[in-house]
Amino acid sequence: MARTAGVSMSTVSHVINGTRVVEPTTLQRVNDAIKTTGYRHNRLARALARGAGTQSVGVALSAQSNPYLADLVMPIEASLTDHGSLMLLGETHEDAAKEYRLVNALLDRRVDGIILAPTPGAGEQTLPMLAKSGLPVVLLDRLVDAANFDQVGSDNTEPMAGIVDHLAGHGHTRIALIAGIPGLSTSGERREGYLRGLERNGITPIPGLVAEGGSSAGEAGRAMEQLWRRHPRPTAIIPANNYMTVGVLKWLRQARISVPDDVALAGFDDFEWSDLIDPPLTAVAQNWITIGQRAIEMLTDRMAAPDRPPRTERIVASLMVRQSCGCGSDDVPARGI
Amino acid sequence: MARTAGVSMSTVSHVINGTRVVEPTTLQRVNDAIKTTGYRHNRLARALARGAGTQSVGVALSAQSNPYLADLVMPIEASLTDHGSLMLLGETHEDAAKEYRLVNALLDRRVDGIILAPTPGAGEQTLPMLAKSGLPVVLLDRLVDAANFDQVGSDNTEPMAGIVDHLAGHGHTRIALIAGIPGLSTSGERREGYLRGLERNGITPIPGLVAEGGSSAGEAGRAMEQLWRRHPRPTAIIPANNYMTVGVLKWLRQARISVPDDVALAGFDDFEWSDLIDPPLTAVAQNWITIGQRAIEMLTDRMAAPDRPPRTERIVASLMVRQSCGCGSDDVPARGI
DNA sequence: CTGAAAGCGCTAACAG
DNA sequence: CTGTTAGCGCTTTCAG
Repeated sequence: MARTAGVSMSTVSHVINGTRVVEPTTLQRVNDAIKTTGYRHNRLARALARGAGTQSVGVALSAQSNPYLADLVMPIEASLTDHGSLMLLGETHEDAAKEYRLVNALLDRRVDGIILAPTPGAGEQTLPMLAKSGLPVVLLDRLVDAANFDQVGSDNTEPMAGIVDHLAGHGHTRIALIAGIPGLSTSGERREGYLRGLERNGITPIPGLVAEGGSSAGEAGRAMEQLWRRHPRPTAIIPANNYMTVGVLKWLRQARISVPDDVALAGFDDFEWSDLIDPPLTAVAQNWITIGQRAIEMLTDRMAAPDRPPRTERIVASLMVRQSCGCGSDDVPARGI
Repeated sequence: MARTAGVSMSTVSHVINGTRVVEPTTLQRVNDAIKTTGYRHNRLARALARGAGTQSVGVALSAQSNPYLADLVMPIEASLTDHGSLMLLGETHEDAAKEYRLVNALLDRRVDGIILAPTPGAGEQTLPMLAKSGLPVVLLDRLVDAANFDQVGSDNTEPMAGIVDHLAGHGHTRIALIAGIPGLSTSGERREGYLRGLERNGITPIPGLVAEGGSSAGEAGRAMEQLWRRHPRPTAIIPANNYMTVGVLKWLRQARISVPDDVALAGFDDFEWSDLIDPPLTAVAQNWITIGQRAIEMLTDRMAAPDRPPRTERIVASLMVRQSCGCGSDDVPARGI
């Protein structure tokens, strides 16, 4: 290819990278040769020669626990594309071993950075490995304690307390929680928010009103069934996430229990169809777009300044009040929490 | 690293790849050295040296037109991981130029194959480039005519005709279609299915009952509004996809028009919440999981046999009958079409 | 059973 | 303004 242009490969390299001045006619010849030979630049070889990155970042998360992950992943992809990078997307399946393998694969492929929604067991192997790899990393969604990492996720506690506030405002005192996957920081924080909400509304927590929803809609439905057998019954239900909401709603419907007449419902995770559901769902909307954008901003920040102390950012989530909680109004964000 | 083990890099390479017999003690020393030095294999260098692939495939599609893309993308990711590969995911934004840039970026990174949901303009640059790249490619979802490519997507025509059949069975004759983005093969096929359905039910098509839904829920709502002003009105509506359905439903709701009492509704794209919507949605469910799996199977097939003639596969989609069409029953797949 | 050496496709001094 | 040359980190004959 360099020879069909009658120049050295060095010159070719320079015209491709625009990295030094080339006489117009030479430039022309090179460009022509590129067309005719169908030459295609090999970025791998470049990365190797430059000892530089591959213009790609790894994203590892669990779609399983994040059904509308397009909201989260696509902003990340978009920001990356703007910077000329590509996204290597992998699924952890909420399993520490798979996560470890995945992150290894990412590291071996010399990604420039990693964005990870850690599994419950990430602290064992994955996080330590990541730490000593020295690669820019930002943790997503599920935040972690021993934080020598940059992190960004929703504030979970206060919005959950806000749900309790709202339900208590409707006069409910027997408020049940259907918790998410145990071990996830998000689950813990939401549980904590639930307790905080009860406390500040002067409601004594009843252990029997906290159910483990497991990790699927089916399990959540069964948990709901248990709850409904309690005596006295809960008058309001808080599903801790999307899947729990689906499960609860389906069980309620087949049991012909009416929402919000027989039981009120307000939980985590809003989505486009929320107000078309029967009844329109009151739910906390997480700001996925912002979370995704901040993630890659924090990543590029860290690339620029590798040893600035790590930061943790909480992104505001807001309660979308509709009818499942017992309200009559339409789409009104209650308050930024 | 090779020196801390006291062996040649050649040997190191061989123990890593298990590519020749090594004396146990040497092997031990190498493995130890790997641990202590924190050595990490560079797959880029390997790919370069081997002149082989990078164990990664590129996936290019538009999430925008595919809101529940997790269903499609995650099966692909899963199959890939099983084969030790990783997925480079990029978004075309339904824009031929962006798509072209993206596919170029993928090619430059020496992916082993590409899975593409082509934009309407893909035939201009992207497809030709892909063709002469000689890389294994499978086209997804939107199928293309000049097919020297492997392709896999839903059958769109017959299921759409099936919707018309069903609606006609309820006695409807003024059946409106809110079409999807023009230029996409899926939109065209669905339109065709609509016509076929009318014809075989002895209904004369009325041009005024076919509206362009544009590409967003908002536009679809406005299209619905136009339709509602017609005289006489349509008695049944077919939104050609997810977004159209959201838009139509939202407009109908704010206009206090009842489904299915005032107007029946049945369209394309089912999802997990369909039976929790008010009213439960009758919709055609595409089999995304199968489509995703077949895509990577076809890709690996092609890698094995580069010049087998290309195949096009249509995956069955089935009508999930619920209440928005006027039926009373629960989740019953009507028939595989 | 193991090492030396050439080379994958590119970049980056360093001359000219 | 352009070419020569020495690698980048690995794999792979080819000799020992």
